Amino acid sequence: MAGEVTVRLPDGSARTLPAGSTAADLASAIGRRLAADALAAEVDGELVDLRRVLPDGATVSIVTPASDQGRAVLRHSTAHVLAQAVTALWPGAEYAIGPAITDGFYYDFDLPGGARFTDADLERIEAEMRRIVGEDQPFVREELAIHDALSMFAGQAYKREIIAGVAQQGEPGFGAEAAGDVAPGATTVSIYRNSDAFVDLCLGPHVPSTGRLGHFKLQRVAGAYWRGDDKRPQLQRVYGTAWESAKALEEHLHRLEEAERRDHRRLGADLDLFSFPPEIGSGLAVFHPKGGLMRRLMEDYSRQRHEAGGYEFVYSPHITKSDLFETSGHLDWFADGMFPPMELDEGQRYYLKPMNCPFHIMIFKSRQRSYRELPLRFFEFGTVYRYEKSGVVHGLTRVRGLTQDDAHIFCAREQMAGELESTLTFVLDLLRDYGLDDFYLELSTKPPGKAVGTDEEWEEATTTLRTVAESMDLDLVLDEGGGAFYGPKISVQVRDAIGRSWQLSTVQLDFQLPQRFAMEYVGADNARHRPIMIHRALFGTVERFFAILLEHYAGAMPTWLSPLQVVVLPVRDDHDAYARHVAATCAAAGLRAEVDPASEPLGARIRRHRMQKVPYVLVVGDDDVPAGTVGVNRRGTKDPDKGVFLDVVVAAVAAEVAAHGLPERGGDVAVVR
RNA sequence: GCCUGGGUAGCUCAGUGGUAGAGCAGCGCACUCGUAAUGCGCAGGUCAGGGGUUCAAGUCCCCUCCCAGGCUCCA
Repeated sequence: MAGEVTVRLPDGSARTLPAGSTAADLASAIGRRLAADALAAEVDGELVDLRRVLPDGATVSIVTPASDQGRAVLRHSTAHVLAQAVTALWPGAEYAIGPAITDGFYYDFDLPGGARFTDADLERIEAEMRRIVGEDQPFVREELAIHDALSMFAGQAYKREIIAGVAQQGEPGFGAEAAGDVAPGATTVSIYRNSDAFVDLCLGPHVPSTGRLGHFKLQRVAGAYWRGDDKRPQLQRVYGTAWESAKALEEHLHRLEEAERRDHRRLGADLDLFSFPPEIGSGLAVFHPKGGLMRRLMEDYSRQRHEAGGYEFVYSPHITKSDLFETSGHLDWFADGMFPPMELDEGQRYYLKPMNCPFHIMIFKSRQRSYRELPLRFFEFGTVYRYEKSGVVHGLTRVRGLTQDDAHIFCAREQMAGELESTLTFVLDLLRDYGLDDFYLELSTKPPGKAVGTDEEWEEATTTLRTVAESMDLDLVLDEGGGAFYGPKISVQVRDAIGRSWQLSTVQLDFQLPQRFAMEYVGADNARHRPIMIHRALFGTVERFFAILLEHYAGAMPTWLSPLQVVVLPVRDDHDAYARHVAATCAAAGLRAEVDPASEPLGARIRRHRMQKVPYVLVVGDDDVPAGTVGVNRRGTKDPDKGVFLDVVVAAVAAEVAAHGLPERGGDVAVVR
């Protein structure tokens, strides 16, 4: 009907407004609070400004701050304010792009005269931003013809490049779908103006005015290459975070602190677990006795499970002649990630191995194989070396020397789906035993231009993996083009105690290496067949898994993985003999226990062992010696449990260890700072 | 590799041109104590390494090494 438009709301209801009404009008019509809260709107799946006129029949929802979309809008608007502040403080600064990202935003700049931001500049910029927010400047959208836009951004090379890209092909993310009213091969672009001082090329949407912003904080500066390309100019990137309320901002900053407190590098030093002596080299860790013990416990349990799961244990050397990696294709595809070769007398080149697979293939090929043997599952904690670029090494999670809990399954094609399924089940079960239980799966497909093998092979492998992944009853996300050069993979992503996700296990399907190495087995038909190969690592790498567990538990490892499980504290010297008896009783039950004698006050000793996150601290004094009891301080509890019979405590702890129990996962967080 | 910020005692850090400091940890002695730091003392540093400026350098300049964050979120 002329003169009116009818729109549909998220709850299914419809509302009729005068023609020409905007999203803001709709919000007002729904309610005063919504009108005050509204930041933007979603019209037929497209995010738009509140000032957008609503078309008849549209499905509309109002975007408010405390939503993912709302936060994205206000972060992006805050990025604009950042750019406005920087251009005010550095006249002539060029600004490139400034998107919203997870938890925040950034903007990339090219400052006049090659100037660089310093940390101190962040404060000045932030002050200027707060001034702009205080002026409550409206964000005003305009459409410009391409040639007008090019002249408007005459001094802005990066903006001009973006506009030129739009003009050429209607860049993805621009043009038709995003601007809504612009056809593909667009001839116009949109800009946003706030005050006369600042205008930016932008799709929008934006908050109505800068006064709607304010709960933000600039965090750091960093270099970032234009378009992520290290052959192009490096820009100065400013990162910040922005939220819908002071409370949300504060909570986010607190989460960052919490993550820092859990940083495995810090815990590794505090708990004396491992270190990275610069004398050894970047990305090369040493494990100290306590860390070594934890690592051995992790590995031993894994070995036990693998043995029960039908894996056979193999060993292979750390270096090999180049031939092996020429055949495998690694030297063609992975040479950048490998340490340079060692040249021997006869001109023979030896490489440190970056992967274990070719060695396991050699074991397969050491004699003729029969179909009766398949599937063959070879397992090894294989230490490999990868030349990570100096800027990317990070604690134990990105290192240059690493140990994979690596196995290769060789099977007949018809066994493939079944093996994949049992492997995935095995993976998830094992990870749960370490206390991780929040998973999702990711399917990585053929990397364009960086893969070997035919499309048909990739198609078959990918379909098989997808089918198996879908049967797992977990969320599955697609990682287009993320596969290895020899095959697609499923990776298991795990969310830790503070909600971060980590890529752990990978299961890769491989038709290529069996072919390159001319692997075969004799089938029941007495003919030769090519086996399928499945690569899989559950921890990913032992070092990285160690770091993830450490952060997941904030250093308070479950008792079965704690290097020291029980410390016994005699109140006075004359309780020593009984304390030793208590420790010996624990040891006899298979627990790792120590006595810390009374050369220091009790309070000091309690404090030290609590900070070292020992699961059980037992105190014995005058009351305990005659009664055969102990005072039990369980990690994560505030008050001791006094006068508990020794055999009761020992039995309980031993049972907890046997069950891999998790009494209070990370529960002492609030107590120890 | 590149950008920004760092490197001072085992650890955390103070010290911006004029005699290298603190707390914790370590060692010694005393204290013998019932639930998150007992007291006193001692030792510990070519201020990352090298070069330069200066009467004088931890401090200013240059080079190298190492560490952290970022360079993957694309108007």
